[in-house]
Amino acid sequence: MVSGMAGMMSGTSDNNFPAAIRLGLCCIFKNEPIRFRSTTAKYLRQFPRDVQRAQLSTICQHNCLSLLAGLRFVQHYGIGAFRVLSPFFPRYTHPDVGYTITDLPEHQKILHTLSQIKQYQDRHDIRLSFHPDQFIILSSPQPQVVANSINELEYQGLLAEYIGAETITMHGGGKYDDKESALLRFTNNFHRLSPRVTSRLTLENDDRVYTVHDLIPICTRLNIPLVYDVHHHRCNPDGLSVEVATELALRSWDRVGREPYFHLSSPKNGWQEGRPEPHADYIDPADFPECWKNLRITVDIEAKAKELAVLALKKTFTV
DNA sequence: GCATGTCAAGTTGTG
DNA sequence: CACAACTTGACATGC
Repeated sequence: MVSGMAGMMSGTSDNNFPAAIRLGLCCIFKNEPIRFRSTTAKYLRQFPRDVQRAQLSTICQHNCLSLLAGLRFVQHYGIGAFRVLSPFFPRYTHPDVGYTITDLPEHQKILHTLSQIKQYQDRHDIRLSFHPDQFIILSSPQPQVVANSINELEYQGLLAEYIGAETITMHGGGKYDDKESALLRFTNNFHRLSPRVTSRLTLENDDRVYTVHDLIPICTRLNIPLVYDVHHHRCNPDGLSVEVATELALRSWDRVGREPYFHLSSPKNGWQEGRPEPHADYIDPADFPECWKNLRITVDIEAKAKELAVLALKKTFTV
């Protein structure tokens, strides 16, 4: 036990950023020399199967070690959450060059590193999440799009289980002229997912189509939480205030007894001119909602300067 | 070495 | 009607 005074004076905790707020870093690092590798199907296709698998094996193990290094970094700097990039195991579900972990020559080493990651995140209470990209859509009228999306979600669910990741956050998808029937398709397809995925799945309001107002009913019906992205809400308003949207999101997490996840970013070109959607390098502290400051929540920071932006925001709240 | 074009995938809105 | 934008970068290729 450290005394209050000693705690305040010591190392990395010497700021008054709201203690209950956990900041999260998304996917990659800017300055820190931690890199994730990837590859393309086109490149892999020129090699025979066994060569492909050797290359993929090297990349997967490299990425596992990078994630472990990344977790040590965030732990050291008091960053409490990390979002894992989607191509962590690149092309895993690709129809031509896809694979399973046991296909990889170094799979025993890889499984070992995955379990080290899980152990580390558990010991240091670092929240891990996945955020499938824009092609992953459960509301599409095209069966093939949905089938591909389910495969990809199952892949992320599997990895999430291996590394102890808690959430897989996705968007509502397209509108297709009728949000209501689109969300009905989402609901039907949700029930095709394994418990490994459904227990982790969350919905996030996006900057073009689905708002908090649109998603709250389906979140309630499916008993899944809503990840509230306040930047998207400001880009794509729905008549709800930030305070009310925050309250609705909190309730959805409370219902499942988990710490809420919110997203924050600042517009690259300001709120006045041009499109506000592109993300800025850093977070303008003025964009941090006042009503979040006394909550026990996780806030993922979506900013191009990555770890520098997270640390700068922490510092803003210092003294 | 460094600049450039390309990379699995869907959808919407802009010009 | 084509194309950029989306969480964006990483990589192979060619100069």
